Amino acid sequence: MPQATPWTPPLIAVAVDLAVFTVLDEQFAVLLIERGIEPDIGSLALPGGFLATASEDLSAAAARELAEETGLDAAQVHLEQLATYGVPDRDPRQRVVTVCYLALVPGPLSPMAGGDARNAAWRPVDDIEPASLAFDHATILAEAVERARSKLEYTTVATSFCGPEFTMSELRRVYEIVWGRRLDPRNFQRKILNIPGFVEATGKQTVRNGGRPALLYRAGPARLVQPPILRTRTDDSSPQ
Amino acid sequence: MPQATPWTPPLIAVAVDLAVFTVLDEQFAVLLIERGIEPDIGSLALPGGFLATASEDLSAAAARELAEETGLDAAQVHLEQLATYGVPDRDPRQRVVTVCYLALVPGPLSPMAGGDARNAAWRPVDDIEPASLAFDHATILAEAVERARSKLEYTTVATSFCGPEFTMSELRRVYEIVWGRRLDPRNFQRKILNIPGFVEATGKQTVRNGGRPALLYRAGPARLVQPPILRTRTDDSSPQ
DNA sequence: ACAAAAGTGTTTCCGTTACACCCATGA
DNA sequence: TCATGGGTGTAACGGAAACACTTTTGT
Repeated sequence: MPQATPWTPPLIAVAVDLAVFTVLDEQFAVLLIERGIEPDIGSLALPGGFLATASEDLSAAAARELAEETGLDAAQVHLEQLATYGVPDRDPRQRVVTVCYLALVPGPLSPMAGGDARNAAWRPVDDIEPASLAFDHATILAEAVERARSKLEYTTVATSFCGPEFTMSELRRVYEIVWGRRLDPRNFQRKILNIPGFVEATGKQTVRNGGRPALLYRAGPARLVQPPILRTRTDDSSPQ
Repeated sequence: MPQATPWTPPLIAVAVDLAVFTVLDEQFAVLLIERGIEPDIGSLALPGGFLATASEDLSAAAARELAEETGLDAAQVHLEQLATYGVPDRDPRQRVVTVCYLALVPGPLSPMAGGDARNAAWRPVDDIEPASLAFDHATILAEAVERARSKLEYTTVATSFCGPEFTMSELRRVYEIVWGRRLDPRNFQRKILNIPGFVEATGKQTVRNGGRPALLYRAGPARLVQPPILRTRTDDSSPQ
């Protein structure tokens, strides 16, 4: 809180960074840009930027950056604040405090539809060398990945990775790919359907080659899952 | 990320606010100050302040504020970042972005030992009128309370509310008071002791009036609890 | 001896897992 | 009719809840 003296608080550049995740091509991927300017030129980095004006809201800045990078409206995706990073020398040029946001976007819909889609690309999170990331973005990314994984346990955000309509298999693949664990299709289906409001039946079903058609669902109104869907750590085997 | 143009990012005042909780007098309480200056003079507010210098780290600022208010060293308490609040008009004087921290401090140890202990006081969280709080602190407090309650489920932070040595009853009272639910003493004890590293026996026991002496424990090295200790919602009854 | 608080053992219950089985479509 | 993927039913397992019972102190 301020003081009655002529002392004034230090003024600092505030940035917003994004950890945008998707499930693309059977992999859990994050959107990274290749830096074209110093410092850390050539390194990979999370997309982001400074507040556009002194009166821009933090969440508005995050939504703006998301739209610039992916072309997606914030209403279509899950966007939540992750954490704030402000170690004094994290940017060598000046003191920067960055508020990081976590975004989960649907898979095939958003390769790079945005306008300002410069050198951004999806990278599988398991293939990223921590040392190849600029600033403290390796730390941020690690925390974002863990946040996303744990959010699948106790919320319904997994539907954010799917399109507006999806099958149980598609939803289950999201869990399997993000967690890197195989799940029993039959138990998974029962568990999801027993959680009120997780999904709603559309009445429609898929038309596909081979196999019985699957019922199509859309995301329901529920946001929290209780009890959580635990990644029990006992059931292993490769996810693919 | 910055641009190569002469454009410079807006500079903003960055503050750190604290939600300091304790279990005092059989109640879950938070440290609030009564504002002595405008705006919102006379309202209650979370303790906090601007960064002292342009190079002060965020967590260092939080630890400094905590020491000023309670006299406690950050090493003795649980201190973690909660969230950042930056709605443009949350402070009518100027644009302020506040990084909020959650602190959990032991009960009888810290009434107001700090030096700069002006008009700060512990208030039971259930007795606080949201409208009596300044700025957006009602929102912040609500999120901090929920964070503290859920942290008890999947971490060992409850020991932060106890002194260096404590009995099972004392630890259980922490859960009961924070959650507002009664817990079975016998099942609770077994559950805690079955979690490796949650507590360690000291070998000592209490000397008290009436009743069998209780074994004394200290906090163990474990930080995460898996599976979580769920507040099942089915077991009700008043906490006192 | 009795009250009070601490700690142990045991039964019951319920959600999860594992898995056998049936269904619907295309080739 | 067979392969493929979708969906249902059920027995077995395991952790948690409920609770009877024993232990150790003070008065």
